[in-house]
Amino acid sequence: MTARRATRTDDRTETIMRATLDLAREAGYAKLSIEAVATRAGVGKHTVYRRWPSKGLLFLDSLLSMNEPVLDYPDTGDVLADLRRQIYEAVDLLGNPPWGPLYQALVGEAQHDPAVAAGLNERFIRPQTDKTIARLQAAQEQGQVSPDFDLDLAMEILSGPLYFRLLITQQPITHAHIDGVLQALFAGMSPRPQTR
Amino acid sequence: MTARRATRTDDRTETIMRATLDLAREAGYAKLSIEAVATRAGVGKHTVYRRWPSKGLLFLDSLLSMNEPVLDYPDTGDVLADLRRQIYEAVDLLGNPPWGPLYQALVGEAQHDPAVAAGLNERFIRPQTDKTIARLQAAQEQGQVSPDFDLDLAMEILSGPLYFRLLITQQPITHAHIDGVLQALFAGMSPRPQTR
DNA sequence: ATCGGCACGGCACGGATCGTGCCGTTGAGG
DNA sequence: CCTCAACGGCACGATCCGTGCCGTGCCGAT
Repeated sequence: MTARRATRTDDRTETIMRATLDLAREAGYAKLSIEAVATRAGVGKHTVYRRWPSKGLLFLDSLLSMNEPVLDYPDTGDVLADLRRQIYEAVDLLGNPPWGPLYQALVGEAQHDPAVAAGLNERFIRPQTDKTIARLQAAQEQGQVSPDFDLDLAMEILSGPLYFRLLITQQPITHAHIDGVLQALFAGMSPRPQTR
Repeated sequence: MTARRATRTDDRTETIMRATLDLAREAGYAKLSIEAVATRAGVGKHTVYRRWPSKGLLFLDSLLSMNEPVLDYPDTGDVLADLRRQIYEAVDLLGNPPWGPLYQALVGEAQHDPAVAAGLNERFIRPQTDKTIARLQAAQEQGQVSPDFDLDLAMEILSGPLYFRLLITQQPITHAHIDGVLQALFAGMSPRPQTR
């Protein structure tokens, strides 16, 4: 045994975040408490509070740390195909178990804690939005998207319906649904109104 | 004095809901507690628990009771104008103070409490959705909407971007933004692709 | 006029969790 | 080998939960 305890130089930060996600998946975010996280991680409560000021930000960090390497947009020249592929992957990850319910809870927490809302926006939403808009802009310059179309609006029309399903109606988000959104959006975005 | 006390036949239910909304607006939903509501309403905690099983459902009832008379859709023959007018009113009410932040908190609570999510859907979202889809269907039959367009999807594309702003980016929802969504949606929905 | 039932307000309770303070220990760098 | 910051463990007051009990007052039925 090289390690009497699991710790040592070992960074507690990662241990705590892992315990957070484990507990959240087992009992749900609603029943998550910092006391339980500290106990599960085998650390004192101080060690948690020294790193995170609130349960929400701990949870935000924990979730993002597991999925930091967000996939970059491919650029095959076909915007619609690139968007579809990218959204498929994002939804498969964040719209379904095991991460779906946790991401849902995170957004819920953001409605109560402004710090979580700000962190979620700056560290996840905005970067994703920027990548999508960059890809759309490339398409716009290539004439695949109407030149005067507001790309921020396009981004919202792409994301909004998915979040609506995730947060409001809580219906599953299928690939067919994504296809429908893309089709509806592009039928209005195409510079040549005739789609077929 | 016809009433020695403010109460009597007077229903406590309304008093409690009013106290709930008052406290939520003063200190925010996050700091709302049933103890505080009971104290503020001048009733015992039992009187609250006898009526509502959880804070979330109390809050749901309180919010909906203040805005039950949801406006019906006009049908002037012009779908786009009718939709715009209806969405303007809904967003002016639920997307701005004083109700905006509270509605936002309600949706957040729905992410933690399945009973709130179910109640919100059945008592507010679904009725609104049904009305919108009925109006869209009338338009579809009159040829103002492409005959094969999925109206549920249309509803999601109308609502999604607004909820995305309310819940995720937390940007204000302006009339101009609503116009943009409507324009984008209809440019793809119109049977004749040429909009102008 | 009297009575019984029921919802009520007030109070108290055990339990959970919060965020903080105080111990004695431990391990890494000097 | 020594120092010191971070640590685990424990305890604390505070808040809120959901429930139990008590005495009161209003109501309809008798």
